Amino acid sequence: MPELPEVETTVRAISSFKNKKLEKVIIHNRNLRWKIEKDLEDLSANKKILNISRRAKYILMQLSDHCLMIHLGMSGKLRIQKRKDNFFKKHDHVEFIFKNEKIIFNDVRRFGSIHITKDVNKHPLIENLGIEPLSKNFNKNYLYKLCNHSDLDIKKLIMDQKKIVGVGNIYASESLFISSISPLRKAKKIKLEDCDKLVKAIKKILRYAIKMGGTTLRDFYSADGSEGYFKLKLNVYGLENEACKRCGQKIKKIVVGQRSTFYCSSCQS
DNA sequence: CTGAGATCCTGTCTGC
DNA sequence: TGCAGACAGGATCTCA
Repeated sequence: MPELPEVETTVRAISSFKNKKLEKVIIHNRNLRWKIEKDLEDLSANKKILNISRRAKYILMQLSDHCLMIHLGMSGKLRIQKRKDNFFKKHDHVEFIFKNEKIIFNDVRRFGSIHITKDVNKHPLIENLGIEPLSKNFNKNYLYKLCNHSDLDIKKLIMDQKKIVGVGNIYASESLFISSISPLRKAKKIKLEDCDKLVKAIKKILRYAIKMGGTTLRDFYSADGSEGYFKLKLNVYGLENEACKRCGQKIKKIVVGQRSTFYCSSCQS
């Protein structure tokens, strides 16, 4: 599921929990990507949610003196449910219980993770994260500097969370298509004008995907149960052998850094 | 420091 | 139908 737009969509879907009291956390399975800290239940019980936000692909729930960090991994999702509705789905691992409702963390593949920490900005998984692509500081000069001397393929570079956060496999393919850059181009061969196009493409596609409520490819749905409709607008992702919308040539599927990558070899170079 | 590759886990789809 | 193998939107860790 989740790249930046899907996480942002989830954050917005649970934003109504701001200022509500988290009564308790019930953990059914601690074995996520990392084992959930054993004091998480104690530290988060009966704490007011002061703020709900996003950093990179992390959902942050700020409590009075700690911060809950939730990463959805590849298959994680949050689901809002009435507290009295006592049903479970397969792979429901954690429940965040409020007065009338609860938020349930469900994750088939358990690549997601949940942490609690005092100073979220100093958490090892947070402190080395790269720039937010929707921030003003992410501009052509910034990207050009990142590309400078890098031996990485450009697609791997824009997916590197230590450089730029939030761009995953789908939006990497899509933004490279929009900016007519081959995913195989070496980052150090990217010109300033390409950076300009790519930055604009990344911002445009992330904003648009957020507006559409994320991408529903397999089974992404937001915490309120609504689906994302961005899938209707994909240009290359998952469209192997279909005609390029720009030039009509067949879209190719290749592997870059062990990830499926879709592009048009005719109009992306 | 950089970059390549293996790896965690479960479910679904494809091809024989 | 059964079953093996490939593949899935992430990101860390190990090693060269």
